[in-house]
Amino acid sequence: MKNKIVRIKDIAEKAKVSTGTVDRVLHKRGRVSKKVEEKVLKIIEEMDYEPNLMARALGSNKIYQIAALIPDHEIDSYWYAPKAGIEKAEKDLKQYGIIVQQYVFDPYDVDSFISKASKLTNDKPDGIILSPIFYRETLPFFEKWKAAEIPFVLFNTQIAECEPLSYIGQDSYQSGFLAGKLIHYGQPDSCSVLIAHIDEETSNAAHLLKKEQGFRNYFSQNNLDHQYKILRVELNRSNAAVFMKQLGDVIDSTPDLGSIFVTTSKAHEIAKYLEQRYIKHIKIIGYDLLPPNLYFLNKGTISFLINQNPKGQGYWGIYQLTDSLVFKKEVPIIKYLPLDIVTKENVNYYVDDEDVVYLDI
Amino acid sequence: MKNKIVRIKDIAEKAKVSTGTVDRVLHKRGRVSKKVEEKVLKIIEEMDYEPNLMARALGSNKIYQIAALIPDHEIDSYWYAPKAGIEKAEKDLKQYGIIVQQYVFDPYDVDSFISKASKLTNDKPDGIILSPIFYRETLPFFEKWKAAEIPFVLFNTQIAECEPLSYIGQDSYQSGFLAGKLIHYGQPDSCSVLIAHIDEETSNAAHLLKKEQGFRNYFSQNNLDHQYKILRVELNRSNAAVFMKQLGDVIDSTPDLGSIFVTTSKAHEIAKYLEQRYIKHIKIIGYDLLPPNLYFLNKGTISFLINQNPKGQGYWGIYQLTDSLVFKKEVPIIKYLPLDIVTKENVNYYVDDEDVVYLDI
DNA sequence: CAGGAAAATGTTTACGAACACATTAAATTA
DNA sequence: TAATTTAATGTGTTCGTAAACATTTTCCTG
Repeated sequence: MKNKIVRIKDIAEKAKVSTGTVDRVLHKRGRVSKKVEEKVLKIIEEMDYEPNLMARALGSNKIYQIAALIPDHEIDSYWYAPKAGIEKAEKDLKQYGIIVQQYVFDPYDVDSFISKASKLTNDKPDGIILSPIFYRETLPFFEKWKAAEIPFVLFNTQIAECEPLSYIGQDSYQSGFLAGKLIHYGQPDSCSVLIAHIDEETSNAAHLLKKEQGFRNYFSQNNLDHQYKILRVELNRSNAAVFMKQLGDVIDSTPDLGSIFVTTSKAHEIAKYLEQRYIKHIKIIGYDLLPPNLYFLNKGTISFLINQNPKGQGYWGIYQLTDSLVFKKEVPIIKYLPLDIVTKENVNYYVDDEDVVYLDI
Repeated sequence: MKNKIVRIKDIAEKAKVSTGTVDRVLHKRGRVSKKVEEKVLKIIEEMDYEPNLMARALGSNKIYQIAALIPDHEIDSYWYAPKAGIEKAEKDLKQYGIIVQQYVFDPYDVDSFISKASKLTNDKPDGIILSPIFYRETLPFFEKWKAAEIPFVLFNTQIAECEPLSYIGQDSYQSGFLAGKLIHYGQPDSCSVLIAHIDEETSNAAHLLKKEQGFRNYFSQNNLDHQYKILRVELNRSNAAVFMKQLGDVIDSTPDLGSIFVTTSKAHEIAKYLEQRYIKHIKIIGYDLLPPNLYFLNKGTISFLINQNPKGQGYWGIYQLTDSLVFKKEVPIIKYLPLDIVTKENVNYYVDDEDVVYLDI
């Protein structure tokens, strides 16, 4: 009945040792005889001891330096949200002794990445969060961090074989699959569908290919291949004229084009183009709640946006590191955030008001 | 540069008073001269003091009894999820001295509600969470609780004028509006659409009417009234034969029926019926991720479910009470949870595995 | 088997805030 | 103005844990 909270002191008394010994057992600091250790562990088990996290954090009055290696949001605004999430988490977790140092690199410049990663490594943080958008160049750093026993979490881009503390992000394949469903649902009659990769080299961005694969598989798994013709195009805005021409060519040569699935956060570019040409019957599905995307979502030019919750990714990354560093909790190796379907009618609940709180259950 | 954490002690030193005085100022306990109080407040402001919540909770080693007045989930399984959320929150927040006492009543029996609410009131908890499904009968209790200065939060059902600490739930109107969009998007051609209220008296359930209103307004605001004919029906499963007959009558007399919008969590009943009759062309949109709904969602019989996140509602309720009681934080008076659009392809991220995460923005 | 290192275990203080209690200063009364 | 009340302020202990520090026990070596 009496659900009394068990303290280290209680365990110590029951085991007839001092609290110091219990502490050593709990933290595997050694210097405890096997017999005593076993006895204490048994009693810990029996009494169902749960450490008081507040007292723990308060007592071990430590400051944890977390390094965030993130792309410059002034170069690609997509990265604003993760940064905001990281900063929100830092604010929330400051009281637990968490300090985040940001290392910002140019997402289009490998050398910038290497330089910042080296600097970070030199500074020997207690934990690292990063989006490893340069696969090859990141690998040697993983080794260094592992040697130095610095835990790191990945977000946005997954590299399974590097054994991170945790990966936080989305299931790209499944998000493509979901996009397939949304297009199919809104387009019951047969038509052509275009997959558009914008502004990224698919050869170097595995997640885009996964999205494409998921998308295609939706149609094949549902035996819709005869009904929908799936086209694909890679576009790059670096040359505006070429961009317009390529896009125009596809659209003009595909009179039955019903929908466009944009695999990157650049759906607004397609929307802008279609509006300029007064094309209204083509539906667009894209990713990410960036302001220009929201603009066209609210006008109805974009039907749906799949939310990758980039702010949540940043927030969660720091949060997981904190759980691990401060509270010594086990954290899930992989943490998929939901694939939120966002449309004009529910977008309010997903866009960022300052008062965001993240809860984990 | 040095982002040092400011403690009460630091303030005391700077103000040349003792920590006790600062404490009195912080908690408005009186017994401080005006001059000193002003000085201290000014310094608190200047130094941007933020209390250490852990030390606070640890120091004021208090136990907070929270009472949860909730419908019996064995009578209506919808209430299982909020209960689970409440219990999850209790587990998470136990370390902050939170204990939840559940008062379970029969959702179809007003007397049961009154009896449990009275018992609860007698027990003088430190905070209350409830879903006020009986409007009239709850009002006098609100008065009592207010007189006793016991904060209470509402979830699921909103009663604005009772001045709760917080309301947690969904925007019913907007969810109906969203349902309209989903049906419109999946049904580009003109057809009839049925609104089905199942198992609840709409006269007594304002939120169902709000859903209906939102749904209807979607079509009228988008000038679709000429394109879609909107029907409505109230069904009750208490008599299975009548239920079947009424539903059958509507369907048979509406050959162009394209979609059904179920305003309650009973979409699975419609799905079951349509399957029995081998009707495949009618799309269903409903609410809530109950197992029977999920079954038909995965089969494709139900197209979309709008997730009210009932578990999150319970969790958040306790969480907000904790924020208020333990941490003396301000909590938002209204907290709308997102209108999650759930379909077969993303349902995994919303159903409850033990490790579900609630993210709030 | 003395002497000392190493291992095992015990004790104390600190963390930051809350609160009970103690003390001092100011105001009131006799 | 001394005595007493009351307001104002200061001090010390507590919460549960971590970690530095202190002590005791065990083991090994010469």
